[in-house]
Amino acid sequence: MNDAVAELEHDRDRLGRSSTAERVADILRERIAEGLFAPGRRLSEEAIGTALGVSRNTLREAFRLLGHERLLEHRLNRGVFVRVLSAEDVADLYRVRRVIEGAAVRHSAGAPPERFAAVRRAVADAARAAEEGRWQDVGTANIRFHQALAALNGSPRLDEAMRQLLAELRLVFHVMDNPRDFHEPFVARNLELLELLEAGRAEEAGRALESYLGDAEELLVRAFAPDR
Amino acid sequence: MNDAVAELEHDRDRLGRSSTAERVADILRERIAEGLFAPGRRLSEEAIGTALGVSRNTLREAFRLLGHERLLEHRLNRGVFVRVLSAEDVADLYRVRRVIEGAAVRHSAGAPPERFAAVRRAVADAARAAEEGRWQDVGTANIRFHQALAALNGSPRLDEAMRQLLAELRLVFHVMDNPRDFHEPFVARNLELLELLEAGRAEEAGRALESYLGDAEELLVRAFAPDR
DNA sequence: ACATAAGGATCGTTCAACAATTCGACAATA
DNA sequence: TATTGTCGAATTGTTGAACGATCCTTATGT
Repeated sequence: MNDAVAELEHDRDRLGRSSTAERVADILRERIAEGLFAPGRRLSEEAIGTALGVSRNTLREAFRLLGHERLLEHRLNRGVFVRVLSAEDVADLYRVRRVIEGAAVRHSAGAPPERFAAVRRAVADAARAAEEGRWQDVGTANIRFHQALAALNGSPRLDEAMRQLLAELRLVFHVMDNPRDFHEPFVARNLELLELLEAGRAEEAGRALESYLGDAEELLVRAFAPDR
Repeated sequence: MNDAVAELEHDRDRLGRSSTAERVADILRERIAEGLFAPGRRLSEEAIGTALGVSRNTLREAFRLLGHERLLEHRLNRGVFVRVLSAEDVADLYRVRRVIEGAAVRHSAGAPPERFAAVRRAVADAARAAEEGRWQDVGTANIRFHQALAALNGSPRLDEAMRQLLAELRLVFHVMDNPRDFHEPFVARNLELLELLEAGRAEEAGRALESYLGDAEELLVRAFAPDR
């Protein structure tokens, strides 16, 4: 068999397009992340179905996907709602972050510099955005930083888990009415963590991460208070 | 408010009943775990729909749920198939296990004995089943052991992740034609790990877990060889 | 004020239909 | 014989309509 032919196997996934339900899910996921659909809001099958021009059945498939990602909540006979996180949810999300990001730090401290390329890029983007006062972008760069951090585990499943986790967290990020106060303090700490990693100082990097996540969690919990 | 009434809150989730799609998903998940639907097998909408007496639309919702759990694989215009794991998948699953179970070990070593109750119960069940030669039951007790181990993290999301992870692993457990060889050696090591935990020897427990998972992974990968 | 009943809206689910796509069989071609 | 083109059956992807069940609101009555 020809080599050039064999190479085509890599492009195989670009072939299988996506179904309507998946594309609808993509759109809704994006809207939710942007906060256009606020937590607690009900998503009417009728309204959204006609708005997107898809049938109720197809839309329900999309809802199932997002429900499984914990972005939507199904209430039987009552419809689907944008998920509302409780304080316990936030605590749990940070618990998981400590596990996943902590493992990444321990696992990759002292690795060759090129492995941190994506992390370094995120740090640089955050710094530039902060300089220019684009606090929204600081937030997204910060998210990319942690996504890249988790990716140091080298596990597709952990990557996916991290993506879902951060999507869930964004549900509650929107309670921060002042994005600057929430994101700015962490720009410097991102850099600090990266340097500890590159220097191979695993212990200190681990502690830096711990305090980092602890502070972020506290800020968040304090900002939205309600347990339910 | 009455105490007995307040307690009812715990049973609230049993109330909300489930939709047909979820119940169908439960049934199929069980069948897949039992190996009755072998990996690679196509699940015909027509066939399964009439067999279960549900419409194609409802069935497709169930398929979406299981697809998101990675137990089924959607191929556009071709149907859904029971997932076939590759060697990389197995490696990744064990990578995640090391992260989750490793965190549990570090997090709970030396905790008060009652926190290990569920773990101890799983160990005892496995031992009894092994004595009586019920190797199938040894396998399920072993799974319960690791589920309980992960639960030491005290995180609902990690519990759920672990459940899905183990369900995925079961897809490949069925390649072990001799369940005794696969499960027996680990009964003693479960007990050993538990004792290290109770004794608060975190370091050694961590190493025991590492070698434990390493050996299990190797056994598994060796047993089914194919990368695809 | 409170319980109850009626009505409307929406969900859960089914069914029938049709276009699009895949797959295998068979014929045509070199 | 090996490759390509074509046809038809089977199945999926998606839609639209339908109907009972359930929830929510509002009106009604005591």
